[in-house]
Formats: sequence, C-alpha cells, structure tokens
Amino acid sequence: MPAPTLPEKRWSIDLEKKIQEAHSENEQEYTARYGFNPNSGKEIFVIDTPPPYPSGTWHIGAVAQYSMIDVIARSQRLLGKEVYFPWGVDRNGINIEFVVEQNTKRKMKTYDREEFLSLCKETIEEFTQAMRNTAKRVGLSCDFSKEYLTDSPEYRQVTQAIFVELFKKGEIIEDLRPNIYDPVEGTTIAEAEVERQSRKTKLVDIKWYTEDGVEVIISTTRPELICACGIVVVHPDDERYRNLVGKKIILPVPVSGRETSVEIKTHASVKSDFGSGVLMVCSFGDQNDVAIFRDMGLTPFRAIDLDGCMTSIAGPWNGNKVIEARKAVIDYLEENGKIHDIVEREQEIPVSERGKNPVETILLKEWYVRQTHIQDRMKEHIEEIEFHPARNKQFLIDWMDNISIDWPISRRRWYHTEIPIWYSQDETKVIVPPSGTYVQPWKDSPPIDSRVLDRETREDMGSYQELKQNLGEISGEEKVFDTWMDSSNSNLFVSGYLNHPELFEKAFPTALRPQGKEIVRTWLYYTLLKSTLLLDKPGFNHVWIDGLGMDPWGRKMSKSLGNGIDADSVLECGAGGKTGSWKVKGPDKSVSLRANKIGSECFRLWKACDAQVGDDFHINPEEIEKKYYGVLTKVFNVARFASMFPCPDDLDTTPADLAIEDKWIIAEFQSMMSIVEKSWHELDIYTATQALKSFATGVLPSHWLEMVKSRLYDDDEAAAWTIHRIVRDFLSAFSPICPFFSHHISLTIYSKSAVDVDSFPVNIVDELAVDMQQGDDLRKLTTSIQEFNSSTWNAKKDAGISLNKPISGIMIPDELSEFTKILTSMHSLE
RNA sequence: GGGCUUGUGGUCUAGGGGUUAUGACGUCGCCUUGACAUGGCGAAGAUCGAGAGUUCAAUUCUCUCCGAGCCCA
Repeated sequence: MPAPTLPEKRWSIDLEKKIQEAHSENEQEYTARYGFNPNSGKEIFVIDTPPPYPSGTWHIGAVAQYSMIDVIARSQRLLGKEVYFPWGVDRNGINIEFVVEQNTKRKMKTYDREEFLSLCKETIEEFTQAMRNTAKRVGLSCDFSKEYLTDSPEYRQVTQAIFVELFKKGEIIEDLRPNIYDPVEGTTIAEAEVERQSRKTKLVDIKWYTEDGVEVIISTTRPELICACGIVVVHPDDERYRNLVGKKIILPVPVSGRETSVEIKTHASVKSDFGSGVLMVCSFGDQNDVAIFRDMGLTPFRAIDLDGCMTSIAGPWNGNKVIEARKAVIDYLEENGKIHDIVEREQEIPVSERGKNPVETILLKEWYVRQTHIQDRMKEHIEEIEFHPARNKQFLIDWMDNISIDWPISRRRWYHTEIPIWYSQDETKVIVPPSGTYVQPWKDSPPIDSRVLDRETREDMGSYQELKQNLGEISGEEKVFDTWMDSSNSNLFVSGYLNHPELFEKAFPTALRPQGKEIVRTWLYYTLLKSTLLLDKPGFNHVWIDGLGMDPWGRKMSKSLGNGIDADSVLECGAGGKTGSWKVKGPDKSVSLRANKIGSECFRLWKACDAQVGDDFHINPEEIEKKYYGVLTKVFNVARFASMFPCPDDLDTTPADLAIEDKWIIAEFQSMMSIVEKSWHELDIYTATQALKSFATGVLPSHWLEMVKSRLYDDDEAAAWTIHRIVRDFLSAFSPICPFFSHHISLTIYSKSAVDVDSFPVNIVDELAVDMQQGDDLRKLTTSIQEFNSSTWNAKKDAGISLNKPISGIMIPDELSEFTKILTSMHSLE
C-alpha cells in the first residue's frame, strides 16, 4: 500500500492546538493573512463585531455565536472580499463598578473618583486577557492588532464628538423626567437593578369628596403622595363609578403651588377588585403611574427631592422624609375624619438590589436623545437592510412601534464615558469640546479650542478662549453616558467615522452587524437610531441575528440553576489526553455529561450544522462529540486516502481522459459547490455546511471512492486527478467552518493552505466544457447508482457472500450502461 | 401582567395546503471488504405540543389553550 503524505493517522485535539499555535505564532504572518488592508482594491466588507463585555467567564453560547461570525468573515474572504473583522472589547459600565465594590466591600461613592476608576481599569484588564485567549482558541480570525477598547480615549472621544454633533443639531435635549432613584445611595439606577421585596405596609382607605359633595373611597399605600396626584381613574367598565367620570374631586390634604382638585377619568389598567376600585395616580408611586401619566399627557409633579424629602408642593410636610411624611399625613387624615379604614397587608415593593432601599420614581433633569420624531424615517432605512433570518426583523419593528419616550442617556455613575459639557455660572450657556479630544469635565477644564453655545437655542456664540472671561465660574458635568451610548457607535468607529474619512466613504453603511437577538432593542436599535440622526442612512447592509445558547434541555444557562457549561472546558476537551466531564443540573436531577474530544473545529462544525441562524440552540458536549467528531474523522480519512496517491502536478487543467464515473462525481461535486458558494454569499452557514457535510460523508466516499479504488491502486491518473482536485477544492470551501483542520491538510498535501484561497474554486464542469445540461443528466444517475450499489450489497449479504467476493446474476440497469465496466469491477460481478 | 418568537421519531434537525415527512445522533441487526471499527452496510422508530375552525384536503393557514425562550412592565 502506498504511504500517505498526510502522516497523522487521525485528527486530534493536540494536533489542532499545535496547528493553532503555529498559526498565530508569527504576528506578521497572521496580520498578512487576516489583517485589514483598506487599500487592497478588493470589495470592502466590514463586520461590526459585537465587542464582548468581560465579566470573568465568557458564556459558551456567546462563544458559539462568535465562531459563526468568524465563519462569515472567513467565507467572505474566500469570496474575494477585503474583510475587516475587528476585535473590540466593551469595558464601560456598571457591572465592573459592582465587581470592584464587591471585591473591596466599599461603595463607589466612598472612593475618590480617580482612585475608583483606576481600580475598575485594573480589574477589567484581567478579565479582558482571559477573553482574548478564548477568542483565539475558538479560532476567531480577527485583526487583533487593531484591538479597540470602549473605555480608551480613542473610543470615548468618538462618543463625545457624536454627542456634541447631535447636541448642536438639537437632537439631544435636557428634560425633567421620571427616573428610578435610590435616595440612600444617591443615584439613579437601572430597571435591571431593582428587585421586589415583600414588606408589611398600611393600605389606607381615604374618604375623598367630589366638588359636588359625593364621597369616594380611595385606597392607597402612599398617602404622602396625594400632593402629587394628577388624576383619579376608574375602570371604563365599572358600573359603580360611571356617574363620577368627568367630575372633579378634591384632594383630601392641603397642598401648595398646584390645583387642589383633579379630574376623574377612566383607564383600562385599573383593577376594579383592588380596594374600592378607584385609583389615585401620582407622579410617581409606581411604574403604572408613570405609564398613566404618559398616556394621559399629564404634567408630572416633583414631590420628592434627591435626598428623599418631600418638596414644597407637600405644603405642611415640605422637607419631611418620605416615611415621616407618610405617618404625618395619616395622622392629619385621622384627625379630620377622612380615614375610612386602615389594613396592614403584605406588599411587594421595589427596592434597590444593592442597599435594599425602597426606590422612588422621581423627576430629575437628565439628558435625552430625541427618538420619537424619527421613527418613520428609521423604518424607511430599515427597509433597505437585509435581515438574517428575515423573521427576526420583527423584533426590531415591534420594539419601534412601542417607543413612546425619548432615550435617557445620562447616568450618575463613574466608569463610563463622561458627558462632555461645562455650564456657565448663570447656567444659560454651555461649553463643548472640539471633535477629537477626550475630556473629563468632572476634573478637567475645557480645552482651549472648545466652543460656547447657548444652552437653549444651541446657537454658537464663539470660542471658549474669547468668551472665557464672560462665563463666570464654570462647572463641569459630573454625569456619564449610558453604556449603549458608546456601544451604539461601534459600527461608525470600525468603519472609520471621524478617524479615517476616506475609508468611511467606502465602508459605510457597514457591511454586517452580527448579534444576539436579546439585544435587538438596545444595541441594534440604538445603532440604527444614531445612523439616522447623524447621517440619515441605514447603518448596515446586512443584520444577522442569532439565537441564544441554552442548556441541554432548552433552558437558559444561569449560575443559580447550576446548568452552565464553561466554554474553555469544551474547547480544551481532549487536549493532552484529558477528557471532559460536566455536572449539569437538569430539570429533575443532576446529570453527568462526558466527552473524549471536542476542540474548536468540532465545536464550530456543530454550531454551523446543528441550528439555523436565529434559532435558540441546545448545548450538550456529549452530542457535539457524537454527531460531529465522526464527520471530521471521515473527511480526514478521505484526504488521507487521497494523499496515498501522487498528486498530479497540474490540478488546474482538466485532463481529457476522465472516466464517466469521474465526470459523474464532478457533476455532483459541482452542484454541491454551487450551493455552497451561493450560501456563502447569502450568509447562510447552515445550508453551506449541510451541503459540504453530506457530500463528504455520503456519495463521495461510499459510492465514488468505492468504485475507483482499483483504478487508483493501478495508478490511474484521471482518478488521481479527480480525487485530488475534489479534496483540494472541498477544503477551500470547508475552511471557513473548520479553518485549522482545512489548513493543516491542504498545506500538507497541496503545499498551499485552504485559508489563503481568496476566490471561490472555479467550476470544473465549465472547465470540462460539459454543459450544464450534461451535468444535470449525470446527476440524475446518482439515485440509480446508490440504489444499484445498495441492492448489490444487500444481495451479497442475503447470499452470505463477503462484499469483496464475486457474485453472479446481477443485472446492471440500462440507464447505467455507461458504468458497466466500473460497476462490474467494483462488485466483482460475474 | 404585556408584546414577540418558538414547539416535527428517544435526542437534535430539514421542509412546508395534497409527498412513502428530510437528514444526523442514539437504538437494534449484520460485516474485520486493499484509507477509515474514532469504520462499513442495513432495519426499526413520528397520529409533525393539545383542542377547535377555514378547506375537497392541514403537520403546514386562523383562533384558543399548554410548554419553552426573549424583551418590556
């Protein structure tokens, strides 16, 4: 038997790691291969890679998604495009602040701001390094030499410049609006940081009177907020109160600086069976109150200040803490005979996750990006974007239909991009920095070439340098941006906005936004909003929205469920002979999962093959190995078999003396390859991978290879040419999915790596000058060939004859008459 | 609580108004055949989540319910 030029007997994880390390050892070589060269003259394809947020462990589902983004990057390179696959890390945000607070057991606000920021930076840098390693281990072909960090001055200055630009255009405004606020910690907090706690509270039934003297009982747990009551509502179907609707009702407590009565109206959100069925709506007792205020177009009252005290509208209770005011108001009502009943009851109240302090919804002056006025225009832009899968576009459209308020972008936190603005002493003018500078107004003075604008009209009043003397003592903004304000610039940043105008010209709209479906309403929406506001263009050509990685039973992976699977353990499974085992809590009991070898190539193949884009996918290492490791083995062995026979010097010129079976398999191969090429163009990983897999594990080895074995052993050059040409081109088409696997085999047998191929393999049928019709005719025989082979194998089996022994009495069907010779020798027909 | 998405053999999956409903893994049976037992060949296994409606015809369309997921309250 001839010796194979592919020496390894089988694919292994150690081999994979060896190849992978060699692959990125030489930085120059790596960059030449995967770096972005905007001047190559090729079509530019910029991928707006989601910058991952480092938090210690990287979710295996996210790693799987990134590996598919890499498949897209590599397949676009294979199609001849100049791909920019950037590597960014999102490092702004409250999460890292919490980690530092937890590690040091100290609240952020007890630190010096500068000291706290440097602690955050140190901590996030450790997490970032782990993430880079995993990214490389799963084979991402990012241009790591151009890594960007969203907390770097280079990135933050872009966020700030965009803020200034939108501010000047009037698309960013200041307003007094409801925010969730923790009065003890003294900060606004996000919805995500609110939890519910059960506490005993007094439900007070208060007698109210309409202006014409009708008594109405209203239940509330927040009597101190009567001063902020804007409306009283009942359910539209509630017969009991029909006659009250439209009347005015008098507030039962004294107030100052506002009307002393409110109107009674209907609202569908009222629960008729709660208390008396009449609801007073205050700004702002809870989220429902906020919603009703918004629905009814009411102007909110500011009842509670930043220290958690009542404001002047509370009349006699002005300045009281909320809890004190509640007691005092109940006392007052009791003294005046306006209490009908008081019952103690358990109630869920919103508290802050950190301090367990009851939170208030209060009015604060915050910065907003205007968005309600631009929805129609955005939708026009979205029509121009191709979504993968198309149905996931609905997530975005539905969300947009629900947008009713502007986007609040200011936060009272620290490890974020600062809002780049200073205020004049009289607060009527603002100072904004020039584009290209990163500023920290809480500690810095404005750069000398900053501009002075009117705070209301946005009119440019001149340079800071000239007007400096007239501004009085200026103060820098202390608030920072919501992190989505940074993240939603990622496509602009990687496409060269502000920094590389000539690239931006060619690269925008950004070719592709790949992301998970859970952040359609945030990352995708805000990014598209920015491109509409700033450039009046769609942000992308393609948006690719993947599903989420779930546990083996289809549930979300979480620490509390104990059903998480660590990404590194799957990628390292099988390395150094170490097998993997995972204890995962199932719905009923804990289950032990075991696998011998997986690695990055098998993991990628699994994700590419097992789920359509957009569907949630179940992650079970046992299944990944069982279903897909064998495919790698099979492809490896086909290649190894091919490598036993000398490769013709010229694989690119089709020999004239191909046998009919060679032409047949080439027709099959070509049909598969054109599906793959089309799929790569359409970013359809699933279809491409399925086509490659079924060809390489099915018709090629089982039927064609079995037929031509004897010709190969007899040094038939046409058969050798055919197998080598197919294996070589197959590896090129397969390399986006399993790059190291394809790289190693192709480099060993053909001295040229499949990952360096930068145009899709040419059509051999065209080369053969076989027209398409003839190719189709040949492929029509595939079923007959498979059926004939099967029936012959079965006949031998039934007769108890070994497969390599002769058999008689088998008739070759008419349509396969051209194959008579090869089929006769294949099955030793007599 | 609301909106959206989703539910196909034991498991994962393709498809989609009329088909013997696709493929893979697993299971079972057979086979050491000149690359591959980490293999080859073959077989069994599904009233397409439940109920109702539209239709000559529904797994596919509509509605309700149940389960799962995402986001927002």
